Amino acid sequence: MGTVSKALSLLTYFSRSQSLIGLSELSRLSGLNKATVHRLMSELQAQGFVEQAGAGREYRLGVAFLRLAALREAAVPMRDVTLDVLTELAEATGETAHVSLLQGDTLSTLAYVYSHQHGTRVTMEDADILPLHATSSGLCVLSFSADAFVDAALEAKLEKLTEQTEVNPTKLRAILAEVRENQMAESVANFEADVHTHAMPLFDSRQACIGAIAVAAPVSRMNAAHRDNIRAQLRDAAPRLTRLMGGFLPQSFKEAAA
Amino acid sequence: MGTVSKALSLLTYFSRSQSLIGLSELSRLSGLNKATVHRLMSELQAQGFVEQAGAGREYRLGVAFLRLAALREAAVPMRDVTLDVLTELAEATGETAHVSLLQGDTLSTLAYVYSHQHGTRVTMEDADILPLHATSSGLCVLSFSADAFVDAALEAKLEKLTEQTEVNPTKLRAILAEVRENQMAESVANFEADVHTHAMPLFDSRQACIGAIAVAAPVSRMNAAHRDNIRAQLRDAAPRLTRLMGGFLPQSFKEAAA
DNA sequence: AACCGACGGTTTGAATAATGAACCGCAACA
DNA sequence: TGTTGCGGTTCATTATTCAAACCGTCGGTT
Repeated sequence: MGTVSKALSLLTYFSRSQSLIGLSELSRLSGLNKATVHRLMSELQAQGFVEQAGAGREYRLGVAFLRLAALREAAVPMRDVTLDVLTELAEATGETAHVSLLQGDTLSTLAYVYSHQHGTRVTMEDADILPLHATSSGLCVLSFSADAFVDAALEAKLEKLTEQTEVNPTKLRAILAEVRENQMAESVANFEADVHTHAMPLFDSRQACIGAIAVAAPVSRMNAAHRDNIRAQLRDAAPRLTRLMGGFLPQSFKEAAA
Repeated sequence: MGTVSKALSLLTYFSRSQSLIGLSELSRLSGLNKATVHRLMSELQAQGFVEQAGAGREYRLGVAFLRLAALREAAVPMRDVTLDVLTELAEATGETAHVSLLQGDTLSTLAYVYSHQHGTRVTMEDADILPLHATSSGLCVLSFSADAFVDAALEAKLEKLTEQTEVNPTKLRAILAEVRENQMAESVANFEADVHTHAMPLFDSRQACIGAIAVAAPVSRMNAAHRDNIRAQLRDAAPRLTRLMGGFLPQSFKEAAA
């Protein structure tokens, strides 16, 4: 791994629940030497990617990202377009709709929209990271990813997040084949108990899978009619969003859909 | 300059007007070897900071920034708070209000809000870069920055953006002293003809100047009463925003304000 | 078709920069 | 007064990065 990758991977340890990280802890988390981490962080700091705050001079993400995210969004208005589609989807299904994108080897939430038709709903957080093996979005992405990527993902220690979570690689591979055939992933209480989600993949301009669009409903509200509606809405929304983001459906996907 | 800084500085060449940059051009812009740029970009790409698009496999900013900006905003809700203050300021003055932050050695627009009281207004773009010597925000920041930083800024070739732009370092230093005394910078047609702006500095928790808040009005609309109002509103808004962002006014600033 | 220039990308020995163990000063704690 | 853990620094060793030349490819031109 190159120096730049090391530096950038340090940024991945920051999360919503851990927004302040000290030098020693960062060293421990990354397995890099403290001196190395210090030098890397100094460089990140000089560029505004990170700043020091708090009594212990701990690090946190810097303001540079606000500017760069604005530029990215100006160049490729993904979030805007996504929010439009999600709003329609949430309205049409009466459930929480969300889109997650693959960034390196982790899947993170780009945007979500709640429906206001029911008092109960599945709630989410922006920029949250979703496990690939335990969410319908993750299974979707794996289903349409290169073998090497799938192998790496299933080799890792798979966390059992609920009693229902499937952590057996062989069984997961069988599920992936199913998802590929149906072009849709379904997940019941794999990530959180009482949540039933459907997801479909999203593709970029080179027909590579870049993420997924999903609808998450409370298990208690699910029935055959509701499920049919969610599936139909998703089958409409997913290819539409792919196209709006400038992507193209892979041949295999188009054919199966026909 | 370390490798990480080089890699990150490559990102600074992307702008609203130039969102796609090829390998050779990036090499030319940065002065780095093509092979170097290629390797650095490959690493940035692997982390999702950059992606390739277009027929020529050119580079553009990646999706990683959306996630990191969301995390930054969750940790330090600067933009939210700023937009609130700017909305009030724009309403109270009837003019365009904006906030710019220092990122490394460049000043870039964080947010702006238009007033709807007049048909004409000063328009802006998010994430735009402002010259330090030719804007009231820039002069503000320089006035409250360390000498070394000011020296470096004034040493550089100062672009003459309008006929009024002051590019003489000696005269600029005199202006900085004035700004420091008034705690406010005023700029008439220095950046763009027909624009009259007032700006005041913003500070972080270590009392270092991190940017400025400004009100920009068409020259044609300026008069004594309007100016007095803008100044009064700005004197209220600037310290308020500093406090809301978790910053503290430096002693010298507080005293002079009293 | 042959040529041209510019593109993204790759190779090379030579030079530069990254590395990590030990260390420093400091503050909290016992 | 000793211990622990913190952020940060030093410096000889070593691995990474650099620059220049080189590929194959693509569009346009002659």
